[in-house]
Amino acid sequence: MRADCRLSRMLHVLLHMARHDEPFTSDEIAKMLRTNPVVVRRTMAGLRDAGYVRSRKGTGGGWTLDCDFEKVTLLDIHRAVGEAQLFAISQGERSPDCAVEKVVNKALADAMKDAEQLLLDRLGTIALADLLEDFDRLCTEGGWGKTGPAMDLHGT
Amino acid sequence: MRADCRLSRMLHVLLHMARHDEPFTSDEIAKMLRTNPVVVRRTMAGLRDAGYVRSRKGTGGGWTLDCDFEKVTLLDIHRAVGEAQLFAISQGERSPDCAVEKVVNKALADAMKDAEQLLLDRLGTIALADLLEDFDRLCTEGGWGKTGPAMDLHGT
DNA sequence: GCTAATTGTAATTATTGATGTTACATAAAG
DNA sequence: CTTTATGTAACATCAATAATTACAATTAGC
Repeated sequence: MRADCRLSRMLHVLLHMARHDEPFTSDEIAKMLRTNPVVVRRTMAGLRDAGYVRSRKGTGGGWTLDCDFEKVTLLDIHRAVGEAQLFAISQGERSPDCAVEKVVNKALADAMKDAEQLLLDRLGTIALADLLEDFDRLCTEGGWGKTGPAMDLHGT
Repeated sequence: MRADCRLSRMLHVLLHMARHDEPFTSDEIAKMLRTNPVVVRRTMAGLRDAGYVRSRKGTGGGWTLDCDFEKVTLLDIHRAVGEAQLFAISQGERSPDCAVEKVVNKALADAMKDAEQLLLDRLGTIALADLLEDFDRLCTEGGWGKTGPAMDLHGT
């Protein structure tokens, strides 16, 4: 399959929304993400169902935030967009008859399970507020350290 | 893309080869893996290029092992079959103009890098000989613990 | 109420990379 | 020279996301 960029895209949108008081329309968000407004609605529907954003139809409508950035983690967003399959490699058949396959499956499954757990744990420790803090620092100080000049806040 | 099962399949084949003195033809291997002999040749070409197996044409030909099972790890095989992309989720654009995207990319890339490293390290610590040992134990003792009866050695 | 602005969603097509298949060339055995 | 194999190019299939098209349903404002 193509690489899944829903998590990445949604984080992008959420951070922009946090620094923008008016609702964003799906068209505006689509331009930010260089995609299509229907893709935006489809993906953000997950966030809405999870209660992280609201949408309103009609003139002046669009998408607004409805969550506490300190409480919502990247893992929450990952789950809200559909909890995509993380790995691109397969563990083989689910119920192998072959003893060799059982051994191989177990070794791969064990290794992948640990890596997956690490990644999910990691996503679970990063709150949206942490990213926002990084963003603000990047804009005011010009880098995570002192690497460069301040950059365009809403370039994309 | 579809899930990549090359590593899993090659481990399957290698273990079978280790308990079989004659060369295996691509057709025989294809039946084991329930796939096509061309797929087998294509995938095993990587193992041959890496020096883990040899192939011989003509009558009585086929594939034979040519490596030390104590020395070759799952990571080696992973690399030999093309070092497939491990994750199905994307980190966003490679050179984003947008500061938000930079922050998001960095957070995701860091988390994924650690998980990937863990998985690769893990694969690097498991030698083919370890799997073979598991296999032999599973066949003689009937399980990793004492779970069940011995099972068919070459069922698939 | 009418119109324009928006989201909601179904249906269809595009994309991407592995997998599967067909066809044929090449080499080795006997 | 025939048979058995691998080697490989070319093309079709598959699966999951992304992109697009089309249209229905709300909402604001006149």
